Amino acid sequence: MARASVTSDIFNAVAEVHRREILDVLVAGERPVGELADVLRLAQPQVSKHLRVLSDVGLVTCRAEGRRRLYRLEQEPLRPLYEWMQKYERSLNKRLDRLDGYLTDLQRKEEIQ
Amino acid sequence: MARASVTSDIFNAVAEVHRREILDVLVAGERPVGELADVLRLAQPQVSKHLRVLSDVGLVTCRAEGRRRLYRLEQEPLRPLYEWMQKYERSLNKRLDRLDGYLTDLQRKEEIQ
DNA sequence: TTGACATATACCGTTATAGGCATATAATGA
DNA sequence: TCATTATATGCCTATAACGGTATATGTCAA
Repeated sequence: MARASVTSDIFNAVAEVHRREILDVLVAGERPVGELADVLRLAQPQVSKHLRVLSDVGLVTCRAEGRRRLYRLEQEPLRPLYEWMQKYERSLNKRLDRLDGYLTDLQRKEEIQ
Repeated sequence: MARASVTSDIFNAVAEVHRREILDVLVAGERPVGELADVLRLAQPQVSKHLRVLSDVGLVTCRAEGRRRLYRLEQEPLRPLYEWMQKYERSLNKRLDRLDGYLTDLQRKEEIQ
């Protein structure tokens, strides 16, 4: 067998560099296939295929506009990945660190009083 | 060509279910190979191979203890994945957004005084 | 209707795995 | 030293999936 889980889950969908690059472009707003191909210097069929994978996991949706198809990022499917990471992010997350520091300060002040 | 990027980057290392499961166990503390195999119901060679992949990207380290090898989680290599996700997480964690705004307000008030 | 443009799909060859199984390596204890 | 335990590695097979190229589908404009 190849890999147990296939591109049809978010983790694998996002594991591919070009697909991440596509998402990175789409984060700025919707784009037609051709423009993605230009920007990322990929052949159009390759882009279409990657978009298919991303679409299968719900990470992108598209609407037709004339002969073009505008693809749009959908963040929600990233949630499982995000939540999985939460277990590990403690030392990585500056926001939480900031909160942590704030709470520590509060405690210290209370102890002094 | 197969995939552009190989297991030797964090995104791919983490794309495999069993490897994520291994990390999920190790987050509680270091474990010997055999125990991982038991808990995850995997054959020992398979576990060793997954550990190799995880080790190659720095996600685990190990120390020998007698004939056993205790594997330990290293979170730092997750940073690229974490940072990549930051671009997309806004809508995923509204609570943190709210908290962030609150803390910013607090700081501003303190600066004013 | 025809031709140009935009995108999706199909087919092909190549390659990187993942799992299964056997075996090598290494440490311990009798 | 030898048997046992713990782990790593090597070999094999099957398969997923990437890129490349050709082609199908679909839309618009003249």
